[in-house]
Amino acid sequence: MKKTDQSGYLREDSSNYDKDAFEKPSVTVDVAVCTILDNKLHVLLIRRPFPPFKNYWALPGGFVNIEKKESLEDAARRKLEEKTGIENVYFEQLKTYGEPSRDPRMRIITVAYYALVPSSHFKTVEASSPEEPRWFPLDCLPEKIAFDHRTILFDLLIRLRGKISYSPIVFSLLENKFTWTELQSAYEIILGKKLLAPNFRRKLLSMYNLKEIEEKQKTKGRPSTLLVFENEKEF
Amino acid sequence: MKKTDQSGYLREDSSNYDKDAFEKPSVTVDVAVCTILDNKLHVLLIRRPFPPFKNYWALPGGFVNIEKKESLEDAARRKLEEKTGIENVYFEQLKTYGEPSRDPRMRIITVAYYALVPSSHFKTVEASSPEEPRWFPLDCLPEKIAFDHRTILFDLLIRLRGKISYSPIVFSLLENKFTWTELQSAYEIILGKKLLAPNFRRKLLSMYNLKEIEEKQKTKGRPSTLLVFENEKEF
DNA sequence: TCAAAAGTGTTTGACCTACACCCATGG
DNA sequence: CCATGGGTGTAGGTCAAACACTTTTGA
Repeated sequence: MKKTDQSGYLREDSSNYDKDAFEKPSVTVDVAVCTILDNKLHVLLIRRPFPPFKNYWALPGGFVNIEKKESLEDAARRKLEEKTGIENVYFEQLKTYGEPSRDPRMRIITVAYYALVPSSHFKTVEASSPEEPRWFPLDCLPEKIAFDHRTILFDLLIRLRGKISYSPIVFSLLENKFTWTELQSAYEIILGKKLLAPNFRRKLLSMYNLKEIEEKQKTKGRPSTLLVFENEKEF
Repeated sequence: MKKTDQSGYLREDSSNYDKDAFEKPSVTVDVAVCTILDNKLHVLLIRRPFPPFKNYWALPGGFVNIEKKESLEDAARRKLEEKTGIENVYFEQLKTYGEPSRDPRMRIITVAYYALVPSSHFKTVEASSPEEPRWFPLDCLPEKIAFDHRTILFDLLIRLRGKISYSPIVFSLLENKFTWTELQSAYEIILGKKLLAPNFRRKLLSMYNLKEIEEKQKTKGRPSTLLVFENEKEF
């Protein structure tokens, strides 16, 4: 441990900074990928093959590559791609978790991200790796969850519930073309309550540009018209 | 650089983890303290005495003390106290900034926090240190701002504007006792627009428990009744 | 008695809620 | 022709915007 001046600045009488004046933590990124399956919001977890928390379920994640000057979000996207093959999806920073005791090995600070994907994006995810990536319903997580990842998932749900009311994140969970029912169902799943169709439609039409396309989708009853999300409405 | 297995996990055939398997970034915390002065939202900046960004204005902050197992929020609170003497205030994590180029010296990831204080809390802040801590209006920041701190302050304003509508953060900016006018003014300052008093009062009464106390406050015209924020309303 | 700021009441209209109803298809 | 799910119209209530108004003080 080298000396620093009392204000906590790195010394710089010479123009060389002392990169090791302070002990450093490790920094990881963790990614909570969400999708809708069976009318539930699911999140992808992997089974940890090593201690600590061996055989516990955890968010996919890993160390940021400092040598390659990788940005935090790039690291998160890379980790997701490496572990699940999922790419090019909605991505946003959630929060940073840095309690000293969160990892028993050493001080690790993790920057949590979340991603939203339509459920068509990942046919090949399952069983492709020794870590057995698996989708779990957010309201029915396994008992054994590693680190503080349960807290992260809790915070995620809060974030999604808040954000859905003013931001077009739902469309990241849906295919390009979708029906009113699918759209409404996505809202209901995230908010955890039933909505009334007519009111729901009026509200969404007033918020976003939703274009009806000619194509129809067959169902048991009357076929539903397909919609496309064009862009956010100006105001 | 030691070897890791291909999945990016630390090797752990032995039960000793290799703490230096990955190069680590430095981790700092930065704090944006806000208060209301002269009917404007102000933020506290200090003048950097050393390069990089010598003489530029920056958020108070510094390295997290890893040896002492300091949590991120504790570090942020400590830094604020060290540099400004401000303690025991509303505190919340804002976002983490980790672009590889944000600090020219080396890779530094910073976890930004914000704090809200009533303007009575800091008589002694100014000029008490070589760093000349000074309050700047958020809408009129100095030209020379260090690092990506302008971005942080931008994100902060977005956060405050969003959060004020569903959370009682305003009360952290006010004294224990305050007038309707002060309360409304705080909203107007953060939202950047005028509000109508009758509607504003009805709205806040429906959201929070505001108790009128006997005491009055003198002004030029009719004296105003003082209020106390009791707690959030159940529902 | 007037200016200045605090505080109240009331109308209007937008928007949300709830529900009843109609439409298109498969069996 | 009936069951099923898609889709629409409308009456009623709630709440926020806007504005006019009253009250209380100091000068």
